[in-house]
Amino acid sequence: MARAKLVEKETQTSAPPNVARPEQILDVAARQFRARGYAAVSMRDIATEAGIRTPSLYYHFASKDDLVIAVMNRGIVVVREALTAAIDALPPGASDAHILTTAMRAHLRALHGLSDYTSANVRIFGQLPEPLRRANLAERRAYQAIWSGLLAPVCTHEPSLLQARVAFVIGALNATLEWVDPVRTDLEQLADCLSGVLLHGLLAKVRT
Amino acid sequence: MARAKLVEKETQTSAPPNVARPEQILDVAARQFRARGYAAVSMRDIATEAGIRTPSLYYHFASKDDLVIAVMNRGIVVVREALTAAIDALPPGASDAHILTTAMRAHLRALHGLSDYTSANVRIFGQLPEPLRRANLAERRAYQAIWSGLLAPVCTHEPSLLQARVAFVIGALNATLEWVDPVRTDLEQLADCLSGVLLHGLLAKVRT
DNA sequence: GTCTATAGGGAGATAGAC
DNA sequence: GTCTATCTCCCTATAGAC
Repeated sequence: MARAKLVEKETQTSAPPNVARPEQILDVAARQFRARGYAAVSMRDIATEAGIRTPSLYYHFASKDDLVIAVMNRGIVVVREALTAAIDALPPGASDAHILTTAMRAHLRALHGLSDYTSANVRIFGQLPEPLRRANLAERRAYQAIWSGLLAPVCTHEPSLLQARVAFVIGALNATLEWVDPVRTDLEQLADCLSGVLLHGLLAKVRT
Repeated sequence: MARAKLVEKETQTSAPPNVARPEQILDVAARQFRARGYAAVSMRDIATEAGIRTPSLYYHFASKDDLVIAVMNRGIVVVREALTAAIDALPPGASDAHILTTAMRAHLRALHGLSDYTSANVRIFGQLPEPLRRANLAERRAYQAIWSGLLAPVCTHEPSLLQARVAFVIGALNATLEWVDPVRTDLEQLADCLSGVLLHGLLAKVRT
């Protein structure tokens, strides 16, 4: 108790407005990685926008690798939590189609919404050297597992294609990053349109 | 005549096996850009795999920018020519659906086939600094214009969505680069499956 | 056409004062 | 926690011999 209070006081006096400095750095890094790619963004760029000097970054993150891994993993966590929250909020008797549409909309919203973490993840994953990509694979696989559960009911005729279907749907949704202008596009309308096309396509395939 | 012969002789004596050196450099550059991204590939990397020293590259290409622009533009030319050739080979009375399926298959084949130019283009376009991206826009727009012509017949109910549809289809096809294993996947089967899903989705949307 | 040698700049990262 | 100063490395690109 007394010990805890002491620590608290020290923290207050030594760093009043800097409590969330690591968070601020992560935000800046995600924004820049998303906009300009992994290799094109230097630690100096991030530090400058964060209002500090380059070496100060290394007090909070051991290396550029550490920083980019943190951004990448949060990018998947954010979209996974948004998706599960949206699905948990559905009424108990929702149809498979309704569930899938909800999932697609949640994914698109995370991708084009306020947070830059998910979009940064999608944009730069393919640019990362192999070891950094591997550091993000556990999160990615957990997220794909959720989608496998959602798509399995509409893929019963050919279970071996399930993983390909998961990759195709996520890939098609992610591809919107390359062409959708978030300012001039109504996100909800886009989500309905896209999920409609994908869902009809998958269902038609089932019936054929 | 006599002049032409003289030039020919000089070329033969001064560079016997190097007639296609620029082509070889482009091939190497496309392969490496595709595999590792734009910024991660240095001129030294390209020179080494081409079997020459770095400064020799600058005899054939004025700069890294020049080299990457050449790779990018060829990437679109290759897929455009493959697509138009496939469509021109169709019988005169082919249906819209048949034409679209053929186009999607041609695009996927160019993307996953022997040439690395188109896949390099798709992979690194988003990584390029703005001026380099702009240098590829003319080719890209010409290619999208072809797709606009193909998709217009199945988009008559809402012409304002045509450009979005074009971007969506090309984006969905390009996204296969991120997850398809060309060794373990039957490309023709994949093409039929994907084009089926996309086509059914678009057509179902038309009817709704 | 290709080479050796090198200029000039920017990257990631560390040392140590405050 | 943040700073100044600096190390080391590798990048693109050029000069000039062969």
